[in-house]
Amino acid sequence: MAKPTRQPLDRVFFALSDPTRRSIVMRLAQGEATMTDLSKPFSISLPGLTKHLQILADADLIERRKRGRSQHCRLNPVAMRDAAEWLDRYRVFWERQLDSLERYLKTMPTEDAN
Amino acid sequence: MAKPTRQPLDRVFFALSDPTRRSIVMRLAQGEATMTDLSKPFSISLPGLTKHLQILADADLIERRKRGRSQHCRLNPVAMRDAAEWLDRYRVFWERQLDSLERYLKTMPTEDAN
DNA sequence: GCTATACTTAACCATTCAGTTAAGTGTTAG
DNA sequence: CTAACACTTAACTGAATGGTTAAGTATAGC
Repeated sequence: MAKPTRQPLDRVFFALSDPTRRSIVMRLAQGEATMTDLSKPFSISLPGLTKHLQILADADLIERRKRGRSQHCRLNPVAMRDAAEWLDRYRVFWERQLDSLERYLKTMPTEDAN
Repeated sequence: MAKPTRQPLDRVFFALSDPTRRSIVMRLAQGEATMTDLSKPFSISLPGLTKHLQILADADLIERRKRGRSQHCRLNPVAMRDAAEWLDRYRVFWERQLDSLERYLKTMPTEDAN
């Protein structure tokens, strides 16, 4: 099921590129949940939810365990850390850019900025 | 051209979910580049490159300026900062998880970990 | 055993993606 | 003016996405 042709960062960033899946991540940050727990706030069918969870699991963002007839999902944020580390390499760029913006704003004291 | 139905974070994470586009970002971190500059290391046609740049531009990850007949691209990492900030909200989770792993490893001094 | 519950799998659909080739546009060089 | 250059746009392709409904599987409760 996992696509070995796609590298881990591809899968993590892709998994996080959908608002429903980010909401699922946010929900799981509150604690473990079953699929029926998850299906309630998101107006989506169970098969649709299954697909989202599959994509999150392929990205190693969540872990799933069957307990009885329920599937329990919990967050595994290690993959997110890798994505954050990739982004952090550019932190210096956006900090520099915001510094420039700040300096620029100081040169134009009280003009309306738009 | 921009898809207003998709929110900014969707576009940023999606743009970064492709290895070619991440390579373009990495290349642009070295400094501005034209499309022919970019097309060389990536074995892709110009129209293919144009599409990738369009996706990066839609995500506000790059800025493009035509100078003569060349298109100059440069990094605009502010959108990346937003993505990093989203991920940072889960930093506590992966740090906690790594702490547990560390504690766990300390309880099993020199066993082979698999 | 039977039924309800909690998913899963299969099949399908419309849209988007990533790539291509071919033709078009605008700019620079000679 | 003409030709080369640096893209851009159009049109097409195969595959993947995000969603659905319908049918199947496995567990729990009675």
